[in-house]
Amino acid sequence: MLSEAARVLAHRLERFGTLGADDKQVLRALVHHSHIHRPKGDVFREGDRRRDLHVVVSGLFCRYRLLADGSRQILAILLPGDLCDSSFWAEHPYDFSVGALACGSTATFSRTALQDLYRRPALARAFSLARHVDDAISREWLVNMGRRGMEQRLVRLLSELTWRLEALGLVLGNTITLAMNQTDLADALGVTHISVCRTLKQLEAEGLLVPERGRILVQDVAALRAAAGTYPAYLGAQMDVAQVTGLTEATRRHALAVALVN
Amino acid sequence: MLSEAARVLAHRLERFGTLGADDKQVLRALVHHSHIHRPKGDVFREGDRRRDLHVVVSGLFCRYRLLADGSRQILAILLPGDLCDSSFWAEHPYDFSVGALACGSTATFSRTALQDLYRRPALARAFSLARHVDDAISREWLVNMGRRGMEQRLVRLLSELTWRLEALGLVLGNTITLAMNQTDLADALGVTHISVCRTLKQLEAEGLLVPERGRILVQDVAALRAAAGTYPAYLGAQMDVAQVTGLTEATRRHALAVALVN
DNA sequence: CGAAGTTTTGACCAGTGTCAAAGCGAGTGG
DNA sequence: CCACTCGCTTTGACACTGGTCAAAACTTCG
Repeated sequence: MLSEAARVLAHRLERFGTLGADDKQVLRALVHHSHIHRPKGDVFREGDRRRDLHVVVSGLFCRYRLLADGSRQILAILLPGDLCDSSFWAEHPYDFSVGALACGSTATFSRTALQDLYRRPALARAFSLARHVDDAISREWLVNMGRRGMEQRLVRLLSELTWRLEALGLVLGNTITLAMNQTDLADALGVTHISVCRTLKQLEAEGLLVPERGRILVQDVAALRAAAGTYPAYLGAQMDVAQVTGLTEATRRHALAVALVN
Repeated sequence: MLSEAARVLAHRLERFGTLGADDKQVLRALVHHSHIHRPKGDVFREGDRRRDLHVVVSGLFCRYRLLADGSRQILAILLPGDLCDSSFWAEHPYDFSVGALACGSTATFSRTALQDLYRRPALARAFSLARHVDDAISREWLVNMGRRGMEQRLVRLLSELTWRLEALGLVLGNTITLAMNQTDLADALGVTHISVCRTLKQLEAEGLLVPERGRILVQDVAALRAAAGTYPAYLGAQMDVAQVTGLTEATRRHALAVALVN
């Protein structure tokens, strides 16, 4: 399990530059624990002290903030290999929470040990670039929420996820199942679940997807992406689809089973 | 001028940990050029190749994206000391533009040289923490756009700016002038300038501010902050108001004149 | 004085939010 | 195996925020 975590993280980082065998070895040595999370379970909460670094190993997680009135804003969707928090050096308590959207597992790495890793150029660079992609996605979300109507917002979010999942090797052919319910989508898009429902129906009528209980079926990924318009260049390096290998077949199947079909 | 740039950057970074005299010396050695920008002038544009690293020295800038339909979404407001782009290692073209909202100046630092700086722990840590604050602000914006109504959005944005300006020593007493016009505010908040106008009038009626041509007068900063509700803990380390010194008096007056009154 | 950019107003409209209730599926305990 | 419960989805009526369009009022600057 622990080596699995190191492998997922290493695979993710290798998107951004080759790591030496020693780099990977170091990562492997830093894994502490592994945790299983059920939907709605939290990895950590806003206000918690920053301790170890959490990495998503399998499943679907999100960064989110809860407001005084009880509403929730999802700040980012996290897929296997993503860091729950990319601020290595921050000492302050978290200003957001991370929770599971679907069943999944995370692993912890020693934060202080990882800070030392900054002496290793390849790792420092890889972590920094991973963070860069994170930032770019966040910028895209900001644009989405600020300037696009419901349909485009939804389509673009889903399209983004298909690209990111494909980069992980989790898209088989032209079809995909996303294990998100309408409430989660709503909280990610800054709208109500009612609105998501209406728009989903509309997209279903357009033949772009099929909403099901707790998930979205996309039978024609290419069509969905086309509806989103532009190619998501903001995913930058991540989209080096050539590099898609890297997860073992077992890992892939596990991820598919746990994260998506769930 | 160039040493001015290094000083502003160093001052900003020192918020996040002490820099050695040698660290500062290194920064000073890396400044390339200085540029003056008029309102609406761009520092760089989406699609441009990433070359040197730009730092805001004085004035008010913003990161933004232009959409196909001509609308603009402002992604971040940049104040003196802020990096136009915090992705040191990214090689890809920019996925956003940076432009001036008010007259101001920027300086460029050698990107490759700065990358080498990562060997210096104090600098690496400081840059990383500066980025962390950047990210936290961006999260706050996401929450704002997703979950808050017009009045709160506007109040919180303005309140955030007062805090950030105070950390730079640019708030004299309890009064402040923000050199942003209604269109810029609208593009930052993801609404129309009409809506901003209406809300501004409302806030004026509540005695929180006075809209003027091209700027917002806040006579009672404390009241505005109170209206925003919570203390902006998300600004984290930046809000160490004790450390507010650091800019020379001349620099401060310059910044006040150029950035704010403009 | 004229031109350009910004702010202001008003009328009207559309998209979302709100509220309430019903429908459906999956899982649970009897 | 069935009845029940819980959580998620769907629908409809209605309210309301904020968007759209058009035009006028200012300011500033040349």
